[in-house]
Amino acid sequence: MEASRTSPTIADVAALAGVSHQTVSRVLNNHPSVSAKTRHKVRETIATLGYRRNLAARTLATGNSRIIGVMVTSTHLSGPSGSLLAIEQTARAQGYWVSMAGIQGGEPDEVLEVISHFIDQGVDGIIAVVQTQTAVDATIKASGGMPTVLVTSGVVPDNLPSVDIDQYTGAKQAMTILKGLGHTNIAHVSGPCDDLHSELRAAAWRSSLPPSVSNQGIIFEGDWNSWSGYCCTMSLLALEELPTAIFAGNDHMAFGVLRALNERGMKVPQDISVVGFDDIGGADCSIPPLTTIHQDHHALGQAAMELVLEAIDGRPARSVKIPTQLIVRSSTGVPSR
Amino acid sequence: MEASRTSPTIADVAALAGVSHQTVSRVLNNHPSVSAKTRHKVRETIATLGYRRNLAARTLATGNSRIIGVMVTSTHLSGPSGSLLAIEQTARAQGYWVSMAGIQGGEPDEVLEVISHFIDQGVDGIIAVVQTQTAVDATIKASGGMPTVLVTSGVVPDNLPSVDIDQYTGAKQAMTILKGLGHTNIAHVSGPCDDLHSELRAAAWRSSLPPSVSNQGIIFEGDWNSWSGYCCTMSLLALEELPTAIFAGNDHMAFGVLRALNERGMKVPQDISVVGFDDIGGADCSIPPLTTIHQDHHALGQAAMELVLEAIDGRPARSVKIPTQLIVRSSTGVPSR
DNA sequence: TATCTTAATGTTAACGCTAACATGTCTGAA
DNA sequence: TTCAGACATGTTAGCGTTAACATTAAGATA
Repeated sequence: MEASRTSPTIADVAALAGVSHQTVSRVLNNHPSVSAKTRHKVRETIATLGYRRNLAARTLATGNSRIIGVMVTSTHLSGPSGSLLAIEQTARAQGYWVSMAGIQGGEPDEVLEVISHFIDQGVDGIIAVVQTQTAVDATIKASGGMPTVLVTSGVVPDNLPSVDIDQYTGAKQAMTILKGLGHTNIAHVSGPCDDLHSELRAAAWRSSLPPSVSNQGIIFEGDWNSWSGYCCTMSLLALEELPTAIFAGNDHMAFGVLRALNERGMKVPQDISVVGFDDIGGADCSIPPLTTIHQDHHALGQAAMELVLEAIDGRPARSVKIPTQLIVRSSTGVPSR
Repeated sequence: MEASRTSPTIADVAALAGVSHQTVSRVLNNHPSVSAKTRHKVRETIATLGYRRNLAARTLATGNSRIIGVMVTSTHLSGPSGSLLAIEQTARAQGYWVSMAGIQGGEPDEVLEVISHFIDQGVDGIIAVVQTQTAVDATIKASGGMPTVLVTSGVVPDNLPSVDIDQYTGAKQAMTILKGLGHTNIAHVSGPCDDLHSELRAAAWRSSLPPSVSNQGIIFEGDWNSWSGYCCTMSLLALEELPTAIFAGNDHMAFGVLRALNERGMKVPQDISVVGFDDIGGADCSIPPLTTIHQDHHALGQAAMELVLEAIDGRPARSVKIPTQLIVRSSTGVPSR
């Protein structure tokens, strides 16, 4: 009873089933011209032998791997990591597998290393979730002719597919509800200034201010974390003329805003309204529950996969924007001043 | 100026450098017996040709891929996704790459599909981040002889390496601070009952109750989300005798607890103390800031990688527990009743 | 000088699969 | 009866790499 230590190959199956290895290959690939009888016998032999196809050999022979490389910058943030998970889920539902790499800053050499690896590995396509223009440019440079989708709000040449959640319109939604309630003096606690999402949200904020204040709108720069939202708000509350509403660049910072206001005895929304962005878990249970902008990561993942597959097929590049959804909770109300 | 469409191979490099392909391979693999001069010339040729090694071919020839397969269940939760990202970061720092797959429930057939794929792909090892015993068992069954590390608090045979953050001791820390403040009537808002972490946190809670109440400790089962924490608390507040403290199974649910208490006019920590678990972003800015148990995902990732590498080396299996850290904020205080 | 090392290189044969091109073997129409 | 065409199968030759086994040349040892 000699048991071979290496797993069975297509040849072992062929020998035992009494057919050629190519016939086994045909069964494996559902090639039509195999008789039902042979097909059945081969399938049976595969089962008894516990044969498993060697993907490296297949990739070498065919030149394609059914693997998508996904690069994500700033994985510690809820947005990028949500996108990654949504992309992976969609990919697998379509029979693709994901090779992933998360990098922190998105420096060109990090990007180059990751993208190069994906190419070496023989991925069929690449999806890059990137937050800075530097990372966008580095990705484009490194990816060469490989089908690549950029999940970004940065500047991407027309011949490359890209997709992102519509940050600008989302922020506009936030501003629209505040203005609809009667707010004119709306401060902004933004994310880091080199972050593309932060930039767009801030731009939407600025462009929504009434012309009278649009040049001196109050803005403080945070770092996406709660604590920075807290600190910015504390600084803001030291100003002479207080805003009647604060638009925070994301929900985490909005939490910091809420805490600071609470500590200073300001009631939300009676004294100041607060709006966030992201609709993260817990935003429905802040005190008070946070009005915010919901991002549909699932739709993003689907679109990104759709675009890579199109690129792999050689179809022309498209650019897609996923709409956001305004979630009104109780942190917004009419201004009292 | 004829440009070949396919990328250059080791043979192209060899031809241009005037050496054999094996010499090129030696240079690629830093084999010692290549003269400095030849090595240099080959390196130069590689650069001018833009040669990139084909990993599929290498994997086929060597039988190893320097890829680790990482399977994660319940990716929507902060814990598992944090672990995934930490593992990936550590893996890449050690020259490994990650093939990932997130599954929702951890049903045996999903697990089997993922693990089988990893094996087909030729990964060097597998790390499975799993939350239920069902998923643990399915992983063990599917992984066969492949070096596999289970990131779980479930029951794992001694001959398999496993690692997790120490849930039980962490929950004990939460209970210890509450008891130290004088609380005896401590309610628990738990996670889903089939979740291993939830189970351990609840067990630690129960075993920490004073003997007088240990049989009738108040427990409500949530689903890890804020809203469930809110609902459980609302039910809890309808009871005749209210607890003086609530230990929430995670921070998200703790947010719901805080909101419910706030809505009912209960002051935290004056009327009721609240403790969470996870130390997610924003826990420092809830109202009031949340006392919670911090999990060191980075250490977890490092340990998991260490264990797979040991398993790949054929060294004996170990089991590792990563300690948690108590973070005291202002949601806990002495009981007033 | 003859022989034995060793370093540097080359040659051949896998690794396990699929593509492309045979080779039969049936059918059915001329 | 013969031959075209379809179908089912087999054979051969890669895919790009590394492993294992030569080979060569130069220096060391006897």
